Amino acid sequence: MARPRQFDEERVLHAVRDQFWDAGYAATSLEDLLRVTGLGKGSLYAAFGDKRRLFLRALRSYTDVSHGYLREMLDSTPRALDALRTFVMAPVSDAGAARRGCLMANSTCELATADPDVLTEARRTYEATTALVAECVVRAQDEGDVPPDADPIETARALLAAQQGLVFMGRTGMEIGTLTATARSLVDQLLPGAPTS
Amino acid sequence: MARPRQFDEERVLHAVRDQFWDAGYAATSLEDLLRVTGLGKGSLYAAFGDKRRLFLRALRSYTDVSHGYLREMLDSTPRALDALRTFVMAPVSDAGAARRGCLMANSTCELATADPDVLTEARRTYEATTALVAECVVRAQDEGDVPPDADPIETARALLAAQQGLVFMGRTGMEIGTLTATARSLVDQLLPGAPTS
DNA sequence: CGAGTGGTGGACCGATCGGTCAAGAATTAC
DNA sequence: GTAATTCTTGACCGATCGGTCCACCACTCG
Repeated sequence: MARPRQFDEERVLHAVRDQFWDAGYAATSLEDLLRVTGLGKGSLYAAFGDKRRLFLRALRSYTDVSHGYLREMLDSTPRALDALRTFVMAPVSDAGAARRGCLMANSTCELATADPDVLTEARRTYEATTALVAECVVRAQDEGDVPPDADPIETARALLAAQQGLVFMGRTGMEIGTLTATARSLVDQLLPGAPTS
Repeated sequence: MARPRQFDEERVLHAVRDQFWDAGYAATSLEDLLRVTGLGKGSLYAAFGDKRRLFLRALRSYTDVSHGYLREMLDSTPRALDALRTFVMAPVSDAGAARRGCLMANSTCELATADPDVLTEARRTYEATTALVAECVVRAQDEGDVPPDADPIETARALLAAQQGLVFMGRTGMEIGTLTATARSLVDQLLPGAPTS
């Protein structure tokens, strides 16, 4: 045993994630990372490896947390149809979040062709999300809110595509009201049925 | 008059666009641009200004050309409903194009928060596209293929969001068959009606 | 309390970044 | 043919890049 670390690993990952989220991977310099974490180069490199590894680590942390939130939301919403609607509408929750977009989506657009590990992480994430949503679709079918002949996986993929489309529209700076209306329109067509109580 | 240029401006812009498309803005170095264009630094700078200006120029060229293609497709398709379906399905036309995504979409994800000019270009482009598609929606209403009470602009925005969602899913490397199925699913729900003859 | 261990901070590195500039080559106008 | 003018080439610039390394320090353990 010797001198203990003077930083909290989670806090560092959180700061790093925000930096990459706001500026992107390539546009974030090592100096930026030192500034937002308050660490020295030696500490950062000893703890996380180089810039790319640190990025992948932050990205994984982000997707894990997001996955947890999604599962919790899907599971805790009484009516599955409402959960699915909330899922699609998520990118529209507030204007700030809408412009920021999704770290995984931003990273995919920036790096999917250049970094195989990012691409792998993207596929992993979206397959996991699809599975989670599909499970919820099945529940909605049991509850009589989604036609029983619909393929759950295919339905989940369509909902995910719609959601990602909204994420993207938000990133273009579309006004939040307009974005919300578009989201409602998509939800109404993809998930028809009695409105939320 | 004096020595004429030894390069074709359009060829250069084309090469530059492809480079930015494949690697992104930040990850493209000046050296990359010299390589793909075959020009020297002086020529490039004299003709187009710095890297950022050149990028914006290539981006504008890209959106103009895309807009032209879209208008032509929408106008030349006999049945408006088919044109709308083709519009949504466009990102799925082939696997290569699907992985490459859309230069404007990629650029928006990478730079929307950092470069106001890119954001402006994004809004301009998507508003123009919405207008074009909305016009086609009106035609589809005249032809009895879209409910007359639907708001054309709102319908166009929903279709655009769905299309951009598909663009993004393609960028994650989703297999082309799966992507096509998802696209069909979205089209069937957002644009119901008699199938294409 | 002294030795040993691991963390920290910053000096330092070569490479590469975007960008400038000047000298020479190619062309036109006269 | 010559002068004027534009384009081309590549040497060169300071800044910054990501990354390494080491002297110093704080802490634990015996």
